[in-house]
Amino acid sequence: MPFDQLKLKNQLCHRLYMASNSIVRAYREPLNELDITYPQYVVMMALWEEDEVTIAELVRKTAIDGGAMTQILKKMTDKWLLEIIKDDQDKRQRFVKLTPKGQSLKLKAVDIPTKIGCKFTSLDSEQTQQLIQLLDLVVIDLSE
Amino acid sequence: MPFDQLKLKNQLCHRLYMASNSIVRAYREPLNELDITYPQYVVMMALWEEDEVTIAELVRKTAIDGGAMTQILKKMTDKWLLEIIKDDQDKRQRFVKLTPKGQSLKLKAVDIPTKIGCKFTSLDSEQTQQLIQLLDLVVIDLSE
DNA sequence: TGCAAATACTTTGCATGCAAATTAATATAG
DNA sequence: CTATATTAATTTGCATGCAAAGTATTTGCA
Repeated sequence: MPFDQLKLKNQLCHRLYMASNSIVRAYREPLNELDITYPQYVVMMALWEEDEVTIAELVRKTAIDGGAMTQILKKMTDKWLLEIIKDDQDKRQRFVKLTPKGQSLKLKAVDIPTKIGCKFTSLDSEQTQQLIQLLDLVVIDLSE
Repeated sequence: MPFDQLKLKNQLCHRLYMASNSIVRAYREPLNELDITYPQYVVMMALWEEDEVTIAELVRKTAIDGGAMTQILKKMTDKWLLEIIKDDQDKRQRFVKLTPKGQSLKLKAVDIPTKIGCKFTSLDSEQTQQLIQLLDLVVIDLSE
């Protein structure tokens, strides 16, 4: 009997779909306490790592769609987490800068990776690293 | 130096986010030729495996949100891919049944897994199986 | 038997993800 | 120098993903 490639159980894409939805769902509750969504959290992490970057750089680092990024940054600006600064040199681009509120939110966020990590009872840290490496291969192969 | 858990590069969640978006994006072009979206493709695969199932069963198998499922099935009904059949025994539930058009669409879809598979140049089939197993662990751990 | 709890779906509101079109500004080739 | 290509962002339209509320039905238990 041939290996049925159209079976849902054999599909990497469906596993990724389920796993990605599962993990974003898992972040929802802790992120609700910070009053941000998952993509907004990704933006915050990028800015906590390096502040005052251009929107294009933020799009590159987070892999969030540019069109969505505009909307996300607008909502985050409304929440006073960051501000958009115009560049006099190149009037096309803008810089994103954390407000004090945005910077201090990191203190509340540091516990989140641990909270999520506690849910992984059957996946150890070595397997997690292996998983990350394999996912990197997926992204690389599909980006060409 | 402590391992910075808030760094984007160290986050499994962000890898899953990128990989999942990448792969759904990769399916977009071949699925455009079938005039269906990725979640609609997932529904089709479930029905090609087993037809005439309840909506609840379809939600369980595909892991698509119930609320979204209603909308998705409505769009697919409009495209004459399937029909919704009422149950006289239990008037709460409904069955989903492929139309001849929906059944025959499988012939056009069989090439898709191969097309996608060709994009994976650095990830071999053994690693793919390993990846699937690790993703299963993620889903299991997070579903409790 | 009667009524509260559970089920199966649907509806609504909000936040993306993504393609495509648009606008503004800068870079580059001729 | 100037027309054209490219780059940075925004806008728009469509399709989810998800929580929460709502509607029928059916179960199950006192």
